[in-house]
Amino acid sequence: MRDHEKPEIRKLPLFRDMQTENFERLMQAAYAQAFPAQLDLIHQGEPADFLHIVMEGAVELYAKWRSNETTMAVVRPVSTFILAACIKDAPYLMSARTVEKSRIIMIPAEDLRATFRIDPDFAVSTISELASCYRSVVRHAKELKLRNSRERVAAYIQRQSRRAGDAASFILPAEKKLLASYLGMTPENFSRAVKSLQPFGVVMDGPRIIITDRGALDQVAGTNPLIDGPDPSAESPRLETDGPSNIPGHLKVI
Amino acid sequence: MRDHEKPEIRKLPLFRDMQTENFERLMQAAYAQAFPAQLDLIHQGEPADFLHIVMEGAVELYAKWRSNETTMAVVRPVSTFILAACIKDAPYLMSARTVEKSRIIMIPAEDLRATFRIDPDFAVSTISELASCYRSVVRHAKELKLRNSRERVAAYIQRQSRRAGDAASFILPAEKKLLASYLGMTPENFSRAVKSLQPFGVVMDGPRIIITDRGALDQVAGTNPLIDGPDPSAESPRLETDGPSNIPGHLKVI
DNA sequence: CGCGCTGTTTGATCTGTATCAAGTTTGCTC
DNA sequence: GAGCAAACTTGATACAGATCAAACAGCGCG
Repeated sequence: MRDHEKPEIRKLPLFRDMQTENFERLMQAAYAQAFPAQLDLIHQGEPADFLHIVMEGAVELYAKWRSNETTMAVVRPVSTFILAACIKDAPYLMSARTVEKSRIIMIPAEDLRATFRIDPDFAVSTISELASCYRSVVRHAKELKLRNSRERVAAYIQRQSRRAGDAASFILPAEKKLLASYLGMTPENFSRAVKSLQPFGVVMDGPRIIITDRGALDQVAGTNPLIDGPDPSAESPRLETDGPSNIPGHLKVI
Repeated sequence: MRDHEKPEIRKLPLFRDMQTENFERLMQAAYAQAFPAQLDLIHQGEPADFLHIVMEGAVELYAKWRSNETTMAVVRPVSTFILAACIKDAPYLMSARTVEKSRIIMIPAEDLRATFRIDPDFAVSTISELASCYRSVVRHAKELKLRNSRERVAAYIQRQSRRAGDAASFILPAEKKLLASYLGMTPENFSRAVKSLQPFGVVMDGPRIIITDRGALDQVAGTNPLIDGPDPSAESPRLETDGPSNIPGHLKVI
């Protein structure tokens, strides 16, 4: 593990409050690895042996069933993923692959479970982390069930803009077909949905989104903090995934 | 609170392992209340002041957005709900109403948060509980994104049958329109979907489902424990909701 | 017991989204 | 910088599922 990495991990809400001694022991047991793009890291159904942390690059979490595949999240540095499977000592519910060249740190699930049993502060952090993750997925499920595809795209653009500090313009953080899959639609429909938002103040120029009329966008998106988050108490916006925890200022999930 | 209720709560995985002293203190702070059917208990967006436990009856968790409403879960005795919101001291993401006459016990969220800070065993139970809840919602989201409506119904019937001990016949645990909403479809389509499963060994007779050809049903449902659960480690099947934890043998969520 | 409400089923139609099929652009490799 | 593959866009068509409408069943209540 590189010198700068340990303090970066230590800053994550999940690891911030634990005993230094325990943190050091976890880091001792961990190991880092670099992966090329498009490499499978995890197959759903396998036993969860490691908590993963993305240090560089990006990782897609996806689920497969029969011939279908859907993106559940894209995790960016510095974030953990698949925390819940590690805790339950259960099979992964999702698969993971690198989107780009990535550096991943892996902490043995065994050590993780041992640690929150002896470190009450770490236990509390884990509780908080899991509760946040839970709420993120609930938001995702609500969105899928309550909004149509155009509304989902509008809300997504709004969230991204807010995350960029209410910027009127931002770059989409992943390939459009990935975003489309995450939002539960085909790439074709994603494209059409964005286009259909043009009368409502949204322009797309390649990978860039420009918001020319926030009021109109808000109208379509029907913004609701209960769906779109983030939780007021969270210090960084948090989205869908199995254990994202980010350093404020770092872009996180999709 | 009635005499028999405290031990029933104590048997829940969430409360089973904590210090007796702390459990007693929580119960002291709690209070019970009876509600008629169709009464709103919780509105999404309100601050989460209490962890709820259904002792009798049934509670629907649902989400609203604009004019749409969707059922997220039906919670049956003995189960907790909206744990995550309590932990984060954040607004409820879902609303709740009684489906039938119900008895509910409410534990102040404040006491809950204080307790897992001083009781490491309770903290561990809470972690386990939240991780299970998280995985349940992920399964729900996967199901919505990967399966079409007929497949969702087939998988649902399969789950219910398994929960009834692989029974060839069982009674649907809630109104069909409720199940339909939970499964992300209209009541009309739920009805049609079940009918379309007739060639695959599923017959519906009023509220009763009869499986005449399990092999054929398995074929359509494309059973996958990673979607359909339960986790092998869980002692009772667990489904979607914000904190269900059940006494084995009690029917739980939808 | 019959009335009326609510839930369920069935059929007809409509619509949002997927699929299929070209094009067009982008970006990477050599 | 040419050539190629992959991503993206656009249009045409197909289909799953929603909506609308109506008949029917079950159940609570007077």
